[in-house]
Amino acid sequence: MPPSSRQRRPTQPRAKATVRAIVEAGFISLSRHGVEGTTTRHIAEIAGVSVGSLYEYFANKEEIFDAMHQHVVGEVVEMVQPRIPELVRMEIRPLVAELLYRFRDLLERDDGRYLRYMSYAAYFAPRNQLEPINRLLMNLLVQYVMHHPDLTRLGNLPAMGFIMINGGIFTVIRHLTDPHPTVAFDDLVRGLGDMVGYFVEGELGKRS
Amino acid sequence: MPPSSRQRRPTQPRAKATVRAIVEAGFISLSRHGVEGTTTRHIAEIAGVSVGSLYEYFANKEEIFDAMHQHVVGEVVEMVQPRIPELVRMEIRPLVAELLYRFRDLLERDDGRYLRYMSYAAYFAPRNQLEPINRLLMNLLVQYVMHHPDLTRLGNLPAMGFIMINGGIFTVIRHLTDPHPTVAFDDLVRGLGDMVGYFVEGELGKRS
DNA sequence: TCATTTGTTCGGATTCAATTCGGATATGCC
DNA sequence: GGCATATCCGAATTGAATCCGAACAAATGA
Repeated sequence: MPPSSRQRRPTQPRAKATVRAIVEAGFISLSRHGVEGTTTRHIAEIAGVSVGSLYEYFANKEEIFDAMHQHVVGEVVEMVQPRIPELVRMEIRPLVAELLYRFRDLLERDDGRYLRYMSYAAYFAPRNQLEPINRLLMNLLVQYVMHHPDLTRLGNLPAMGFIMINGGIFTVIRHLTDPHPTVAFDDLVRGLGDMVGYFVEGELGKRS
Repeated sequence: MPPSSRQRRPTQPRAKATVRAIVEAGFISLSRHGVEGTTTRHIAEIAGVSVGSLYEYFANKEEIFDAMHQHVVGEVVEMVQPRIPELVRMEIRPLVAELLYRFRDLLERDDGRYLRYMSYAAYFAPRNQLEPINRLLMNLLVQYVMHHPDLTRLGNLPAMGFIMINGGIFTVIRHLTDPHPTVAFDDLVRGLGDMVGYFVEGELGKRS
C-alpha cells in the first residue's frame, strides 16, 4: 500500500457531504480571512465538522487547497468544453469576448469566491495545475484553426497559443483582482480581442 | 512612535551586512527548500546569524519576503530606467526583444534565484507589489509614443499597455518556470514582438 | 431484530515553526 | 579605559498543523 494512504475515500453519502463541506469551507475561509488567516480550525468550524475530520480525507491543509483548485479548474473546463463546436464557428473578436466574459462571470460567482482563490494560488503554484485549462484552450485553438482553413498558414501556432492563453488568463485575473482598476473590463476585452485579431490579420497579410 | 517600530534601522556597518545576509539567505533558502520549506531557522542558519537577529530588523518572516521583493523590483527598475532614452528610439520588435532578453537574464542570474522568487511572488504579494515595474513600463510606453508621433493615433493606450505589460511579464515568468517548455524562448520573444507589432500596424492602418 | 464489522467523527495530545524577551557581547565615542 | 548604545543570541512561549485512539453511525447478514 502507498505510504500516504492513511486517507479514506468517502463512500457513504454523509462522508461525501463532509468532503464537499470542507472544500466549500475552504473557499469561504479564504474569502473571509485570506490565505494566511485560513487555519484548519476555521475551515473545520465553517464546515461544521471537527479538525480531525479534515485529515480523514485530506493528508494535510495543502490537499484541501488542491481540491479547491481542481474544483475551479473543473468548473472552467465544464463551461468551455461542451461549447467548443459552437465556439469554433465564431469570429475571432466575438470569440475572445465570449470566453473572457464567461470567465469573468465564473470567477465572480458567489462573491468572487473563485477569483479570491485564483488571486492567491494564481498561476505559479509550484506544479502547474492550470494545465488542464491550458490543454483545453490549446485544443480549442487547434480546432478553431481547422475550421478556418486560411489560418493554417499561421506560423508558430504553439508559441502564439502559449502567449494568448497565458497572457489572457493572467491579465484578466490581474485586472479583476485590482481594487482600483485604471481601465474598464470592456476595454480590456476589446484590447485582447484586437491583439489576437490584428495578429492574425497581420500574419496572413504578410505575403499576400 | 509608530506601533510597529520595535524594529531597528541598521546603522552600523555590521548591522547592514547582517540585513543584507538575511535577505540573500532568503533567496537561497527559497531556491533550496521552496516557500513552505523556508523556515526562520533556515534563513538564520544560511545567513549565519541567530533567529533572534531576524526580528531585530524585520517584524516577521513576511517582511523578509517583502525586502526580497523590493530587491528584485529594484534590480528591474535599475536595469530599465537609465536606458529609457535609448530604448525609445528603437523599432518595436527589437525593443520588445531587448526588454525580454534582459528580463530573462536578470531572472536567471545566480541560478535563477530571482526567478524562483518570482514564481512564488503571486502568492506572497496579495497587494500589488509589482506596481513600480508597471509604472516604469507604462512610463516607457508613454515616452515611446511621444517619440513616434504616428503612434499618438493609437486608441486605448492604457488598456493596451496593461495587456502588454502584464501579459508579457506573466508569460515570460510562466515560460521560464516551466520545467518542460513546449516552445523555445526565442519563439516566445518573437511572438510577443509580433503581437505588439501587428497590433500597432493594424490599428494604424485601420482608417488610412 | 440484533450482533458484528466497517465507515465516520470527534477533540485532546503532540509536534514544530514563528515570535518574544532578557541577558550577553560588540561597537563607537569621549 | 569606560560609558552608552547597537547588535546579537538562543531558550522560552505561543499557536497552528497534524496525529491518534476512543466514541458514534451506518451497513451487513444471520
